[in-house]
Amino acid sequence: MLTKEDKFTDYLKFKGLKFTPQRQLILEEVFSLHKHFDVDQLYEKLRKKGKYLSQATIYRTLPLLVESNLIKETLHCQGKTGRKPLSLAPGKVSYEHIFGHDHHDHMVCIKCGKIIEFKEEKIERLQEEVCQRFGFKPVEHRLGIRGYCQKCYETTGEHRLNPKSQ
Amino acid sequence: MLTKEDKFTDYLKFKGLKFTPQRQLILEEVFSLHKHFDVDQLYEKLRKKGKYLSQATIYRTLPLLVESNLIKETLHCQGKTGRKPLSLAPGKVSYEHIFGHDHHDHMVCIKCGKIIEFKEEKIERLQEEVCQRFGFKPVEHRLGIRGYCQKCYETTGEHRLNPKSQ
DNA sequence: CTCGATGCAAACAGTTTGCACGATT
DNA sequence: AATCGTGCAAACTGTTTGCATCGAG
Repeated sequence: MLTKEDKFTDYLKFKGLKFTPQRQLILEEVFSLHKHFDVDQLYEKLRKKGKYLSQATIYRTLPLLVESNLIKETLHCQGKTGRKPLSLAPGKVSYEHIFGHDHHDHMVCIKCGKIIEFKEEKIERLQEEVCQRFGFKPVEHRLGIRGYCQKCYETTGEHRLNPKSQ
Repeated sequence: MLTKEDKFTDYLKFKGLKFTPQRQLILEEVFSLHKHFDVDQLYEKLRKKGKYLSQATIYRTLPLLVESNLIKETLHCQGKTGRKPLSLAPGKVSYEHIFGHDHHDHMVCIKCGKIIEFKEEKIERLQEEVCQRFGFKPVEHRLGIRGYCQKCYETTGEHRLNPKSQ
């Protein structure tokens, strides 16, 4: 089994790019971070360790990690200050690493932000089936369910203001 | 059955807000636009009709339409210039109207941008089931499948560079 | 008459880019 | 030696906000 370093250097070699100390640092830091992170968290974490990379370098490196299939962008970004809870508007991109992790889908609590990861084989299979029906070749998929986790549902009346659409 | 105007004015009344000419214009324009649109397209379309609303007004109105359950934000935004096709990074928020439309999920072609809408009852039901298992109360969900439509799959070798993740 | 709404312009946040210098292959 | 990478700062883009004015209820 290839290590993440192998996967990364292989990709870089394939593209004729260089494996620099900065890229190595970013690679390692990404995998020492919680699963979901954004550029700023990565930058700060490195700074606190005394590693001063420029944000530009991080912005330029993350896409390489995505293309190496080591990380991917996620959807359930926080939203800027003042954004309504129902908004998906990111304002910033966030990432999660996938190397060594299984694919899964997400439930996100509108109230507290809690993320529940789950995987339902039957859903996965049905997706393949539907794609075939349309002659579509899937590369990846994302399923996100937004709603209220048990605790928030029980402790607030907020959901009454968000009637289930459709 | 309530018209979209009714739904909107009801919501505004409920919140103690006003139904202004600008808001009426935006409401109508939104529903005369293709299903998926962004702030800029809406702004331009209005301008071409000789209606000069400020962008600020549009930015302030669309969230009201979302809260009225007349429109919702979509995921498959275009991405800024230069963004890699696999990136989900929006850069801008886009919307689709939902009033009078059934819920559906999306397949988006990485190559040509084609959007296929579909609905698979079995997937919907399984989602409800999974939520129940976690004590989660869903408000809405989004399923997006990214890949290649039949035509693009056949006419390019690009997919070989995007090995299916996991 | 009273708030909320509008338009404008300035402010913002995240991201991208040009350029001169430095480092990897 | 030839590229490619880096850091910095400036540029950009989409979105938000403060403020004076306007207008719906």
